[in-house]
Amino acid sequence: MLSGQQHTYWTCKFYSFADNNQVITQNKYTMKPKGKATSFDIAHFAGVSQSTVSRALRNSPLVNEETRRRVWEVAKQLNYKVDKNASNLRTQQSSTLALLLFEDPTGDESQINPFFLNMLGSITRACAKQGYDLLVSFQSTSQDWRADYEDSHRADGIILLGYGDYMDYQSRLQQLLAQDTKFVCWGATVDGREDLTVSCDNYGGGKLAAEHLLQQNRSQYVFIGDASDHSPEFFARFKGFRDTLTAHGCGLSERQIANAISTEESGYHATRSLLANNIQFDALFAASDLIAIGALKALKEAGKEVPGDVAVIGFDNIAAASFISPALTTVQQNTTLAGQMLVNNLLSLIRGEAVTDTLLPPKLIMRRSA
Amino acid sequence: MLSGQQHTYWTCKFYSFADNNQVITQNKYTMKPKGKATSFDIAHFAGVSQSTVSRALRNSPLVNEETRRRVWEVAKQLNYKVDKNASNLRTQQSSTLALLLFEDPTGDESQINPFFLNMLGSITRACAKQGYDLLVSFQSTSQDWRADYEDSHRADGIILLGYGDYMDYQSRLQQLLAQDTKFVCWGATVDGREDLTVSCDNYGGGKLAAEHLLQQNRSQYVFIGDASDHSPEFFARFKGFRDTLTAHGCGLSERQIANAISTEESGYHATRSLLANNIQFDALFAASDLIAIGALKALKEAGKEVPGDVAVIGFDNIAAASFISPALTTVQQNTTLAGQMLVNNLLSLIRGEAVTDTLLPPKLIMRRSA
DNA sequence: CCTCCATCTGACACCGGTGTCATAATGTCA
DNA sequence: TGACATTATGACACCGGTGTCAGATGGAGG
Repeated sequence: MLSGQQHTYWTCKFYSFADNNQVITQNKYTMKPKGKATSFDIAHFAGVSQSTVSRALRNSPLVNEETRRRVWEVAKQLNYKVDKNASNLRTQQSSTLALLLFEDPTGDESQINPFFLNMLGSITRACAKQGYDLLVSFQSTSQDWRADYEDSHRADGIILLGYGDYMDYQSRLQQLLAQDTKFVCWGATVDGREDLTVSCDNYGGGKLAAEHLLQQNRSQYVFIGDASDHSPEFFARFKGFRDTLTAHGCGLSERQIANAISTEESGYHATRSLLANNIQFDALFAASDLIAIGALKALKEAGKEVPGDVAVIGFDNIAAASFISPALTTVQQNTTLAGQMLVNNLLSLIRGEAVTDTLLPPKLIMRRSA
Repeated sequence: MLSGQQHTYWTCKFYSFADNNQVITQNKYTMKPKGKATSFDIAHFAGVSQSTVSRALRNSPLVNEETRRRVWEVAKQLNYKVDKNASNLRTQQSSTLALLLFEDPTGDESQINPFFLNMLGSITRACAKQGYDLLVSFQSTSQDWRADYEDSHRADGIILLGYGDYMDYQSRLQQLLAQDTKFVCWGATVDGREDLTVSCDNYGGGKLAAEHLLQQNRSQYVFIGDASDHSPEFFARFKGFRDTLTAHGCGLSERQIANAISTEESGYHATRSLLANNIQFDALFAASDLIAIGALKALKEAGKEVPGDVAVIGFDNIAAASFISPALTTVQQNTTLAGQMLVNNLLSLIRGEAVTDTLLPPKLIMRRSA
């Protein structure tokens, strides 16, 4: 014989009222540990309506100071937390961002490129600083993307991270753009692509590497990475490197370029094949540190001294770069700043503000290898 | 003069109806890119009720095969995605887990312990495999925890990861337990704590390290890490190490123990102070790889050969362990399995099944340093 | 032809908040 | 004292799904 229709606060979970308005179960009152308190419960205990509770808890100027205090007090006692699902549903936004991390299709499930893990760390921090939560999801480039985080209202925007295969990437990005999904990409700005990107100045980074090697009067250069435009970031590093060499009269022929994806193993094999083909070189620029580390291994096996016989420069400045022997000279990307810019730009985009692509300055970290 | 009260499917966003049931804005129909389709929209286009749409999309056996196909067809055309907020609100569960990562209070904001980043990777994968999303949040141990993910219905359960300061940890965990929050801890099982844990057999790992060093007829041992019970994991590694040595007649006096937190720097300083105090040792066991790497640096600076003068064993098998010179012998924790167990156990707990603490077997990875 | 049951569908309450609107209470000023 | 502005509050629709219940339909069986 319970009634709970006329006054909404009677739907309070803990108390029930008879039709004559008398509390009939107060004596049995127990706060079930699992029964989370709702704003109706607070409304009842504070003796106000649920609307007022909602306003009070969000510090609306409309509620009386004394009322607000009482509501907060009760809320604290009941350990009340706003139900985010209800709140998000009503306000149509989630104060959550989603991070999609695209892995190199190495097949090896266990290891993730440490550079991206670093980025993940700084993105997480940047999100927290802005009061946003972060949904993280790893994606295989080949598989279907789970990019529906915004469609399903789980996230307000998406951050894309990874050396995506360009061809595959392209069509997906178009689709996201068509759906008006808010997203930011880490990587390279690509002409003709209208997505918003934050990236390291990869061209400038390649230039830094070239200049450093030129200063050491090296004469025969090789590049290991992807010199096609499949991977725009690697391509930009390559161009910066090659253009600078060319400007100083040192060309880079087809034979002095070896393809590799961003893994140690791939770098190792690429270097071995250069050596096997009898390519002469005393300076090596790898498109990433993992590649460079693989290259160091191949060089050591071949009896080449680093930096004596060959100078090696990597890219990223991952932790391992400082541990390996010889310590790796590399082009650092500022991951902390990158994470902040990705998050800030995405939030601006979501707010509808004008945002432009961001280029972050690279920095040469000099160690033993070059 | 729109009406949308009597029949719920009139609240469809794209069509509006006059009181006489005539479509009045059909000619103006445009699917706004931002206006995400709802189940009402599908209902309209498929010529069924919204209830049926909901059922059809979840493949309820109640709907006719032909109807189901039509609904799916329309849903696909409209690029419909279930609104997770609405769905979660109604079903009172979120198919999301939250990961709280506690950082060592190093003050240095930029680097995160690579071991935990690896764990993060495997946890993310394990979540995806189970159809759950993952919210990631980094926490400073000192700060207030943001453990309200479950209270606010953002997550169904929480995974706690990190070498938490035990004292601080304890009271928070009690609170979580009191609130009946579903959570799993990575770390060590601690007597008297009622939380569910998944951990590496740290004691057994310490034992592996000791046995390996004993086999090499080393005679003077040191341990670097935390030998107090502030950090239960390190303590268990220490106990396994010490007990095994003791069982073989090799003690470990107070002076042969140096405290360090899990950073390279801390390991470096701890090792230096051992050397400065003139402690003689030819075998060193570090509670983590980062500590071991710091120790290697200190040893090298002091002119000690590794493994000639001193054998060094670490714990974790982070990526850097194989890059550093000499390559680090270490006790590996199976992060892939750990991630899976954390997720699986948490899901079992959420489902109300009986779950017990899980111990994962460690494995000695033999490299150059010992 | 009526009963019974299986199959399918629509109406509706509900989840727990947010925002709008109406209104009661109080104060201000002519 | 009456007109009006100000302040504080409650009622209620609404967000977009899910689950229950009632009812429509059609075929089988007596």
